[in-house]
Parts: sequence; structure tokens; C-alpha cells
Amino acid sequence: MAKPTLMDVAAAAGVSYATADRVLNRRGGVAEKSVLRVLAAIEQLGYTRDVTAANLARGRSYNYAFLIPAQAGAFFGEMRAAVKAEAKARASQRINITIEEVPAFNSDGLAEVLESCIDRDLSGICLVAINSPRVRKAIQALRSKGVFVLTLVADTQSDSRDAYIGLDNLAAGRTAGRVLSLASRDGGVVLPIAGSLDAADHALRFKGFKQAIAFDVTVLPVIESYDRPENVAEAVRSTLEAHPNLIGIYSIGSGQNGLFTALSEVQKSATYQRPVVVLHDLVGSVRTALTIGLVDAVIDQKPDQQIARALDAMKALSDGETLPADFGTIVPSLYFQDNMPPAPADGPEKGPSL
Amino acid sequence: MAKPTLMDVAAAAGVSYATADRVLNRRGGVAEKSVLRVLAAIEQLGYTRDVTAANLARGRSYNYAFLIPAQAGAFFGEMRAAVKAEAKARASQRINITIEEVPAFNSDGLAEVLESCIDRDLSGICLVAINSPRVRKAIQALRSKGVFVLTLVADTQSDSRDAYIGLDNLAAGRTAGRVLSLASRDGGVVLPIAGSLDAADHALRFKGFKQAIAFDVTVLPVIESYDRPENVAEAVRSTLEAHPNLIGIYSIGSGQNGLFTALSEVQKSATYQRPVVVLHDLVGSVRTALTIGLVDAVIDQKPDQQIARALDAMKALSDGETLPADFGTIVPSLYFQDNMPPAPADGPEKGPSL
DNA sequence: CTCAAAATGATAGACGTCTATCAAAAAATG
DNA sequence: CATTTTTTGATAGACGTCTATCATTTTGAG
Repeated sequence: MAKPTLMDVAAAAGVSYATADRVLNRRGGVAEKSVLRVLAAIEQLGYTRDVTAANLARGRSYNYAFLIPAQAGAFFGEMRAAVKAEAKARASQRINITIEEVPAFNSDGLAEVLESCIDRDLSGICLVAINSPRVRKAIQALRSKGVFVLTLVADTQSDSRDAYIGLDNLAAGRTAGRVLSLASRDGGVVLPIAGSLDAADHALRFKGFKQAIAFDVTVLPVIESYDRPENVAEAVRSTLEAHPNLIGIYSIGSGQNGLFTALSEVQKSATYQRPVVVLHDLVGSVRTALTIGLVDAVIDQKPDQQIARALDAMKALSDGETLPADFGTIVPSLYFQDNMPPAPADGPEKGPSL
Repeated sequence: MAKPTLMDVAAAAGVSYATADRVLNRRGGVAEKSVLRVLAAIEQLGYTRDVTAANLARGRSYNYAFLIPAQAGAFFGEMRAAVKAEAKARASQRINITIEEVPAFNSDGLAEVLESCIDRDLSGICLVAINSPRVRKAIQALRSKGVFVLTLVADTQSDSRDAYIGLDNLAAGRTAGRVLSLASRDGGVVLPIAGSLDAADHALRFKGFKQAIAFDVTVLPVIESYDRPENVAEAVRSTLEAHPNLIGIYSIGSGQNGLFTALSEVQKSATYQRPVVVLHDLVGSVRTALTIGLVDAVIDQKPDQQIARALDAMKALSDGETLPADFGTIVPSLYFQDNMPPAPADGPEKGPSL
């Protein structure tokens, strides 16, 4: 009735504990027939190794590092908070997590931190990839030492990391397109605004957007803001003048400040009907804008789920499992003001458990 | 550098292991000043108890039971599959999960199973509640034995269970209302179809729906299908005749078969423009309907996340933690054909880990 | 049959914690 | 100060597994 131990298995197989152990841990030097008997006993008793006891005995603990860009942006701030929360939650399970700040948009800075990780006895490392030869080399060095390397949010070549956890950007763009199509049943004009279409993720979102947009809706040329708020504000203003029938706006990237100011202007003047606005990432300011009705829909990539999944992935890899094909694919979530998840409570500081 | 053990804490506090242990486990009989010194050492070293080692020593394992209605419906089928998946995933962590089938819509049947659980040495139990005196009594009996009782999907009185994990039905209804409002910018007529408004969850969804629907949209009287497909098909047909400008349909409940047949009729006849259809629960047939464009949007309650969260909740309770207020609230997910999550792969049967 | 090689058994110590017991020391009581 | 009470220390055995060592048995080859 109680969960069988390896001792029970050995007894059932009619061998000693030592032999059963040799089979379980593939130490070799066991006769074929004994192997079979042990495996049969495992099967028959439904034995599963108590991983916690095993880890205890091995003195094994999982050391993972997250390299998070030190960007002012709220998005990575939320990521960092999520990592901290998970770190605390898993501390009692022999999982140690450290956060390293890396300079934003700086491949050499990233590479440097990666290189410094090489002799830190890590079992896994998680980074927001920037493509550069030096970074790739640092990653290779780590992997050849047996460190699992996962990319988060932004990917590298798929053969140079163990897994990528990130948003399905095509699906995200398609979702945006679908919302705006719904909102404009009898045609109309929509305006896409991107940071830069040179960025792979933005380009992919835009591609999906065009795929899903209804045939009778006119998509204006993309505005590329290069993350400057003024550009966005100006573009929205001039577009509204040129196209009073503007039905929707899809903000592909993250330069939301200019957008918000332009929108609140529109909201004040009764001249136009405010277009339906879809944008990305439910960070603080966006959350507010959604709550007060300044924007309509937000496509979120669930940073907290991403880091939870990244940890699950690293743990699974450390335990020698293989990941399902689409393990890292984050399906975009669509939020209105009606189904917003509660804001991440940062640190209620629950006391030490008894 | 390495994770401190209780031995380290004792040394740092200048007391024996025994005393440190007495403090940690609140065994009493320790002088005030010693308590303080130990606590200070814990704080200073950042000690966290190795729960896995503790559980090992205590011979403790977590036994949880899920009572899932034996309904033919696909929804509970997915729930069951999700429980099985989680059971397998957590088997190596001293978490044992059993699934009990209970007859659907049968409070006495449910109560019977509950009563049979009383002497099974469970630490937690998870059920889809049906309100009846006998059920409440059985739950009370379990709780007074120290078993944590969680309700899933359907709740009882909030003071007679330890937590409720379930969809925020008001938010779900509001979300549906928002989608249909988006789709009908210049007014129109929408049709709500419920199983029965006597069901608390359906009523709540409808309430939210009305809250979020735009002022210029006309909401027809609710059709109550009582889960009979013919009723739904008939209602849709007659409504379309009476209101050729029908903009949207919100199917609040789960009688989808009648809906699908009626919709495919509409799709064939070019007489009407098919209304925008919003419904609940991304089960197999709904998934298909969404993929082929028979319906437009699905509000999902993520059964797999629900059971994962239920398990986390039970584990947390077992470990003496308290749950955050909104822990059990499942925010509705909104899916189009563009951001559908991958279908749950039932059982790729990964071999025993090494 | 002999001898080496291969396979097996037995067992000890560790991992970090729990529980329990017994003895010793310190503090409080009269 | 003597005595009780409270507090502390020391330590052993357990939990299920890992790793290692050494002795013993079985097998296979010549």
C-alpha cells in the first residue's frame, strides 16, 4: 500500500539492494537476466524513485542564474520581480536562483556576464539573448561544461541553446488583427505602430497582424517609432486628421508613452470617435490605461508564467528529461479591462514556515 | 557559501542542535533569550529549512483525492486528464493523487464518496461542490479531521471549505459582453443563451455580460436551453428570422451541439451574415468549431491550470501556509482561432527518469 | 577442473531533518 | 544552601537514496 522503496523492488526481484541500485542508476556490471527482473519488479510495483531523497543523498542542488537586462522599462522589472518570487518559493526545494543584472542592449556586457558564469557551478542559465559572436561563444563554452542555456523573450539560433521560452509573436499579431477586424465589421482604416521592423519580434507580430486582418480593412503603412514617444504622438495626431474614419490602432512595440498622451488628447476632443487600441504587455501604465478605458485590449506575454516555465524547463533538463516540442511557446493572452489578472503583489513577505 | 543547515544555525547561535531544533519546530521549553538568538541566526544566515529532507524524515507524504463527476461531458474529461498528468509529474515528490469518480448531478452520490474518504488518511480533497445538507456534513466531518477541502469549478458556502478554485464568472460574462460590444460598434441585437439562470454560475456570467455590453446594443431575453440541443437550434433559427440584424450570440452554458448545427445551417445559407459567436470552454468540439471559423471567440477556464493551482493550494495549506486572498480566482482566458493553446496531449508516456 | 573474470551481496557512511531519550547544567524556589 | 524546575546538550535511529568498498558467489574460458 505504501509507496514502494528500492528495497521493496530488490526483494520483489529476488536480488540485493546493491543490484537493484546498479540497475536503477545504470552502473553496469549486472547480468542481463537480473536487469530484466529488476525492471519487471519496478514495473509491477509501480516504483518511482523518491527524487527528493535522491537529491538529498547526492548533495545535489540546482543552481540557476537569470540574466535580466537592467532596463528601466517596466517589463523587465516585472520579470525580475517574478524571478524573485519564484526564487523564494523554491528555496526550500534545493533550488537556488540568482539574478544578474546585465546592461541593456549591450552584447558585450551580456557576454561578459556570461563569461563570468563559467566557473560558478551552475546547472542552468537563462538569458534574454542578443546575437553576437562573443555571446554565442560564451554560450557554447557554458554548454560544453554541461550548463543548460535557455533564452527568454528573445532568441538566438535554435541550435545554440537548449530551449527558448517566449511569446508566439505570430499568434500575438494575429490576435491583434482579429480584435481590430472584429471591431470594424464594415471595413475601415487601421494604423500599426512598431518600434522598428528590423526587430524580429516586431516584424513577426506585424506579419501575423496582416494575416488575420479582415480583407475589407485598410492597413496603413507602419509607423516606426524607434521608441521615441514624440514620434508616436505625432503619428497618431496626423493620422487621425488624414483619416477621420480611423477604426483601430495596433501598437506593436513598447513605446507607449507617446501613444497615451495622443490618445488622451483624442479622448478630450469630441471630434473623433476614439479608435480601438490594441497594444502589448500588461505592465503598470498599460494596466492603468486599460482600466480607465484609454485603450481597449492588451496582448500579454505573461512574464511570470514565462519564468515559471523556464524554471520547470531547466529542472526537467537537469533531471535528464526531454522537453516536449512546444514547451517554450507562450500563447499570447488577451486582456480587456474585464478580465485583467490581479496586479502582481510584490513581496507580501510571508514569514518562515513552521 | 553553501546553503546553511540547521547545524550551522545552531553553531552561529551558540546553542546545540537540539535547542535550535526546539525553536524551529516550536517544541517549547526554551529560554526566551535562546529563542531570540536562534531566530537571529536564522535571519542572519538566511536559513530555510530543507523541506524535502524534513518530509523524508517525517515519513510524510501528501495524499490528495480529486472527486471528478463521471459526466460524459468533455470538460470533466479534460479535468480528469489534467489530474492524471499532474499526478504523474508529482509522483516523485511524495505527492500521491487519486481520482474518484462521482456520479454527476447527484448530491447523495457525492456525499457517499466523501463519507468513504473519512478514514483514508488524506491530507486534502478536491471536489466539484453540490449543495446539500449531507454533502456539507460530510465536508465538515472531513475538515474536523484536519483534511483540507477545496471546491473546484462549483463552490459551496465559503465558510465550509478551505478554498475555492474556480472561474471568475462575472469577469467571464463581462469579457463576452466586451467582445460583442466591440463587434457591434453601431448598435445591434445580441442573443444570450444559457443552460438555466437558476445555476449560479450562469446567472453570474449573464450579469457580467449585461454590465459590459455597450449601451446601444439590444440584449434579447435569455434563452434557457436546459441543456437540450434542440432547444438551442430552434431558438437560434427563430431569432435569426425575427432579427436579421442579429450581431452576436453569447452561449453562456455548455449545450453547444444544438448551437453548432444551427450555426452551420446559417453558414450555408447566404441569407444572413453570421453573427459573432462567443461561448465557453475550449474542449475538443469547440476547438474544432473555432478552428473552422464556425464560432469566433471562446472563454476558457483553463482546467489544467485549475487543477495545478488546486494542488499548489493544498500543498501550501498542508505546509501551514496561508493562501493569498484571490488565490483561487481563475481569470477567464479569451481565445480566438489565432491564439489557441495547443491541445492537451494526453499521455506521451515518458519513460522512467534515470 | 582451474583460474580469472564477471556478477552479486552485504554493509557503512553520508545527505538534512525529525523524534525521542537521557544526562548535565543552569535557574528559580523555598 | 538544598531542592525542584527549567533549560540545555549530546546523541542515536530513522527516512530513502547514493556511493563506495570488500567479500563472496557464479560464470565462462581454457
